[in-house]
Amino acid sequence: MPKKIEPVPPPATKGERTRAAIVDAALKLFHKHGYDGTTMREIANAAGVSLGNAYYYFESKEHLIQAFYERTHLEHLVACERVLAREKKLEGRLRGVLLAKIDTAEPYHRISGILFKTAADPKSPLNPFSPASEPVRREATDLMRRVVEESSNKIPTDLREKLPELLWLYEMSVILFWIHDESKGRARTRKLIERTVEMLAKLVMVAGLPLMKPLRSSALSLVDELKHDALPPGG
Amino acid sequence: MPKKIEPVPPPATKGERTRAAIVDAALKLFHKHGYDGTTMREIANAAGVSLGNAYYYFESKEHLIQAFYERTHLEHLVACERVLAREKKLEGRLRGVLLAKIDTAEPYHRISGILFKTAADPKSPLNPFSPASEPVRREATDLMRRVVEESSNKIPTDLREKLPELLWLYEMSVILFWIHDESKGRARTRKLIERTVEMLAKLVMVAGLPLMKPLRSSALSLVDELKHDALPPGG
DNA sequence: GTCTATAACCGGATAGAC
DNA sequence: GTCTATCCGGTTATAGAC
Repeated sequence: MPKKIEPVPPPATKGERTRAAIVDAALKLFHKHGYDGTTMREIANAAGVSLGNAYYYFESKEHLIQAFYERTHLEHLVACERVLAREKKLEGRLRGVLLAKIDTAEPYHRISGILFKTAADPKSPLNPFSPASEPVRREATDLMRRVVEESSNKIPTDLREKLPELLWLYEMSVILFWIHDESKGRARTRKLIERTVEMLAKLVMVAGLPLMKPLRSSALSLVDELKHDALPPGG
Repeated sequence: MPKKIEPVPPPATKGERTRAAIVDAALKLFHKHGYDGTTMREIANAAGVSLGNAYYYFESKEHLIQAFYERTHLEHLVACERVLAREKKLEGRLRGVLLAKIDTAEPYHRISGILFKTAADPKSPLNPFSPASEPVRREATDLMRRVVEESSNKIPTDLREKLPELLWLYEMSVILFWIHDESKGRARTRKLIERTVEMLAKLVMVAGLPLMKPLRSSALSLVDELKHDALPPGG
């Protein structure tokens, strides 16, 4: 189950090589001894650089996490291409994207706990709701937009517009669950995905019924309002 | 907006007094300089004990947070009594309980970020899903059980049974939102509560319709299954 | 100006004496 | 139960090499 962690391919300038060496060393050590069980001194050592040098490239130990995050996101995107090419209905697309997420992230399950720990701190730039995370958030919702927009389902347009963001929130919840999931093969998370995706698909269909219109509108307008005054003009 | 933090009343044995002094000092300092801005040495100092002694009473700095958590929970319970005596319908009861939560927690808003930070760590005993948190979780769901069971609404019995746990999850989400809310008077959280409570009430009513039966059942059985194999026999 | 290294500093945590 | 002394590791200051 724990796949190997592959060193990333092409170094370029000297600096880039050093940087990559540090990330590789860090990921390997994190994998072996966990985040707290790995010291910056060990990472520097394994990468063949001095402690101070490691800090030249990475502001802090936590910033090494961001590097790991970028890697998994890329791997996820790649894995999603096949899924999105294959699946045409919302349910299949969503299920595939989520399963791809937990599969590509599997080698990093241990580390991910720490990621979420720091990510949950409102002050941390790694926090997914922070302005600093805008690019990452954008990429993730863009993926969900593809899940929705190219799907063949009939979805009320007002809902269709907001769905990518709502699905991103849903994805975050699934990940949170996954982090706490110690079951064999992440069976519990798989079950959660299977069943909630099914329910969401049903829900989206039901949401189109005339009866549901008021509930749907108030839900969607709430999302709008909250998003609108989330960040004052400049943030 | 930032109310005073009251020292807790009655000391008893010497140990209890020392313990209380440490908690009081910690809460005051956290409030003034934030969690990271406060050192254990300062806390010990302010409490008039040595550093080592502080660690005799509290395993770690994080464990001081649990003390704070217990305090706010008690204050919340007290505030809820009036609400539950007054409100008879689900919507009013739920709204009142949530507003009481963010009002009583207001003086601790700054610290709460850290609470959630550690809470998101699967390894932390402070994590609300951990076995160690069972008592706290129990108390919180019990409160929600009162919200539901003594409410005058008609609710399908299968849903009524699971609702307390679901509402607890909902409460956690609201708190997560609140932690990130820097708006004046926590206006955004208030809006979120107002609108989602309204929607939930509608949803609970709609859930009783024959049309919704399959969706409702699959949702409820999922909750059951996931809860069931959450903890293997001994955990 | 880009990169690297050494030597501190600081604060959370622990050991062990009283 | 309380203290003092110490460890350990993240982080910073700073000096210098390429």
